[in-house]
Amino acid sequence: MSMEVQGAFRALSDPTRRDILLHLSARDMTIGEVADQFSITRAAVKKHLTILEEGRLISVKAHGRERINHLEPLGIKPVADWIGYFNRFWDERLLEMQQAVAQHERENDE
Amino acid sequence: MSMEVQGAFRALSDPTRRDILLHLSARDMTIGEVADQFSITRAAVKKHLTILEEGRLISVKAHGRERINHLEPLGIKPVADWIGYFNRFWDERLLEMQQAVAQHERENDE
DNA sequence: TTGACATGATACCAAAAGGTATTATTTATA
DNA sequence: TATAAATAATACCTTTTGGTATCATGTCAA
Repeated sequence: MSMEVQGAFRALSDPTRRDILLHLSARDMTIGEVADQFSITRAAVKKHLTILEEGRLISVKAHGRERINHLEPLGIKPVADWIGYFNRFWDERLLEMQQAVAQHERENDE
Repeated sequence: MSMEVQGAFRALSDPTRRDILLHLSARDMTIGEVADQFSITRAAVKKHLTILEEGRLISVKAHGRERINHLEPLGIKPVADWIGYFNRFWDERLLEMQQAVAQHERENDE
């Protein structure tokens, strides 16, 4: 499970790969179709797709001589869960801000 | 803003750095205190802390000859927001699963 | 069946990452 | 004021990363 989250975090660390995921969120695409969206070579795009697949963020299905790349949104969930741990800090921060605002209002009333 | 999210994603891609964040979520720590938690050198830990600072995930405050490293939970928010885009897919997937279960139950009733 | 097409597989390269060791520099403190 | 402690700054090394170019393989279609 810890390996799983690492694969996903690693896959997400590159801006091109995050961009690929956004493209695949619109529709499934072959390697060539994905490559058409970028100015780098097909080979480079294929490497990115491999890393995305290793991170379980996409799945690849052979279809004749083409390979269909398909978004696997659930693959991002381990990352979301890891990040979710920090929600409590955001909540606390929100609380602090609300209290600060309330304090400020009380001071202005004096 | 796009640079901002890249810095955070980059910082989060390393398991040691994620581990450092977890330690800092318990309490503020000097570089030396952080380094005590790991088997790598202080210098290596300091590099990680610099990258975390560049990604706005921590802040560093000089205090005499020590430097206090402090978690900045809000720095993770750009990442959470990026990831949040995929929530809709999870919801759709949940819907599909519910429909599949319902379909399965109908078939068993026949 | 013979090309064209989509992808796979290598080999290679430069730069970035993650690490160490060593040498300053600043700052408490005996 | 020495001296030890905490950190800063370099220089250096190895592996990984992101990219290219080239060649091989499988597959559709005239």
